[in-house]
Amino acid sequence: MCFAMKARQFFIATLKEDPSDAEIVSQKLMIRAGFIKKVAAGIYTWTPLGLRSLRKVEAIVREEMNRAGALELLMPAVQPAELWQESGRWTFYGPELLRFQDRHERDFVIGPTHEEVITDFVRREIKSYKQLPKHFYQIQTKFRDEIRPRFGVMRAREFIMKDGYSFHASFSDLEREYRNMFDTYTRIFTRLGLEFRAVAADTGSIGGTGSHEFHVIAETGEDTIAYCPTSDYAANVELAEALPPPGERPAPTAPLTEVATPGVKTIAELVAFLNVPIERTVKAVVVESDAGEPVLLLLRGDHELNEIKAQKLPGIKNPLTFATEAAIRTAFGAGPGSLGPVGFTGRIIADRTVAKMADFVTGANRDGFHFTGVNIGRDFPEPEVADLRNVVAGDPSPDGKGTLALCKGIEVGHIFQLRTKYSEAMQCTFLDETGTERPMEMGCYGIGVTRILGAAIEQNHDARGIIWPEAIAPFEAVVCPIGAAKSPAVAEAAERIYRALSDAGIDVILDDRNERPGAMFADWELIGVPWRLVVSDRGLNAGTVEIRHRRAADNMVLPESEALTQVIAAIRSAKAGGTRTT
RNA sequence: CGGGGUGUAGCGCAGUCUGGUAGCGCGCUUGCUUUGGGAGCAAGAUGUCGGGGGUUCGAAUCCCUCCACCCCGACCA
Repeated sequence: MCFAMKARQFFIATLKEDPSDAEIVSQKLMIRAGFIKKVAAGIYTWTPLGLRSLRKVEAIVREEMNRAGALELLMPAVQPAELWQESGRWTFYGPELLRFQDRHERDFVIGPTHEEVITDFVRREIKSYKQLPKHFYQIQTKFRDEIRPRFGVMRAREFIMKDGYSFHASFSDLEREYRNMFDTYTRIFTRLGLEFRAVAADTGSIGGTGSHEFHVIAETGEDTIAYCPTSDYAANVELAEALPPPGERPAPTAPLTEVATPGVKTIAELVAFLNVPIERTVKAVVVESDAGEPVLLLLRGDHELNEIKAQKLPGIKNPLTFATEAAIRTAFGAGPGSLGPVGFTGRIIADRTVAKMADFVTGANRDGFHFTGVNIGRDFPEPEVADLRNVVAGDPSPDGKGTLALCKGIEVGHIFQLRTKYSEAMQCTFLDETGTERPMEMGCYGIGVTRILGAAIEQNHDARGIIWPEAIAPFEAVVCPIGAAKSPAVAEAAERIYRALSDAGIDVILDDRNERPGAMFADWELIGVPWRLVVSDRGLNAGTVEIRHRRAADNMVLPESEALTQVIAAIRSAKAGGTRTT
């Protein structure tokens, strides 16, 4: 079960310098430590070292999925176009879907996901409510032809994913499995030793209703999460609701006044030029309606438009499309930078915050001019009101239990209630107790297996290299003999300690390369092995061995048997608890 | 796809402006010394200078063209 290895037999390929094309720390460290080698943009070889960590992630995911009652299968990477044409995604998916033809000029894709294949499988195999529910999953290589792959394994084109699909006779049973998966994912990421958070998420282009993302908390994350430190509310900012400010709109006190603002194009310039607080400014964004007409969106100057919220509004073109400058000039008589609601006769949608503002500053629809003292109802008609903006830190939590904070996260898991989107499109139906044919309720559940390794490093590293959580470290312990070539006693003791750890079920590597201590330590700190045991003549003369956890600042000097006991106990407890040891 | 940039030894880079027989550091090989934080000395090996075409007596260097890769943006279960 455990894996013991000697460094000379193994493959260690560390680099002293950062690769020139690596950008984020996990990418640099994975390449420098020799976990991955780039083959093409977004395409990597996993070295024996990297594969060991990858397999550990897979094993934990597999164990927990099996424990949760899901059934592993393996679907093909190559899929016929017919299935994608049937679901409608052949035309919907775009160039991210890698398509090719075989020698008979038949169309195929390399699967970026497997809803079509699994739905086809289930509709052929399952006909009765008696065969439901079923949850199938696989751990498999996917390909998405990203426009711009970057950040190493974080946004690769080829990557490994656990994707699971559940099929149910009723929505309530889908909800039960969804909760089951929520708990399973929580167990998986806990066992992996990661600091993570489950957040409510947008369901995106895949549709469906309920959806949660699991994010590893890290500064370099590409997603922003809004959470409430005093309750369990957490949501992707794409989704997080901005509540209306309390109270009524103040009555107008200032007259509508046009002021010259030559050269002012942005809110920042406006604030500086007029010396008004940014909270009294309103910015105007023009988007297209379904019919292509301009629609004016109003946001407080310091707020950001949430495009997901905006494009969900009835009558607004989805995906959200910003009006061209030419269309804006025709409709407003001015260019972006001088736009406002006064005098505009088209549809106006104000953010909830704007709806509670009075005496504010906006563009005058005349180049180089703004209005001050603008008031809703008096200077332009009452607009539609909607939640249009991204929440900011300090906003009230939508659950009413405190205020929101923001952090960055890396999405490593996603669970969806698909409902009947695919089962209806592909006639995946069953006969219920009354003999009625009905589409199956579906859920889908993904985990980015390769991305987890990058995320783990983003969260756990220092200036010297990676600090793996015990559960996914390629080796849990390394034995470093100093001067073994010259000292039979050191060589013998190192071998004995190595055997003892191996016998105790520890994944251990013995560094028999006869490197100098500095080079040896630097390599294993870069690679991120949690425990190091140093055997030297100096220690042997005193009857001791040095042990040191990768996070620790200092060595512990202990008699050999005690050192072994401590390391073994610490590793077992770290893996059992899924938590860090120090 | 738009904008910017880079391709020279396994890795990181200089040389290109101003054309003249290709260099540095790390790594690698051999030998000796060294052995508690990426050793020292000595001797070596390794290049279609991204590809193709052109200009020239002569091209890593100038011109044309293609390709790959990287960054910003848009895109994105």
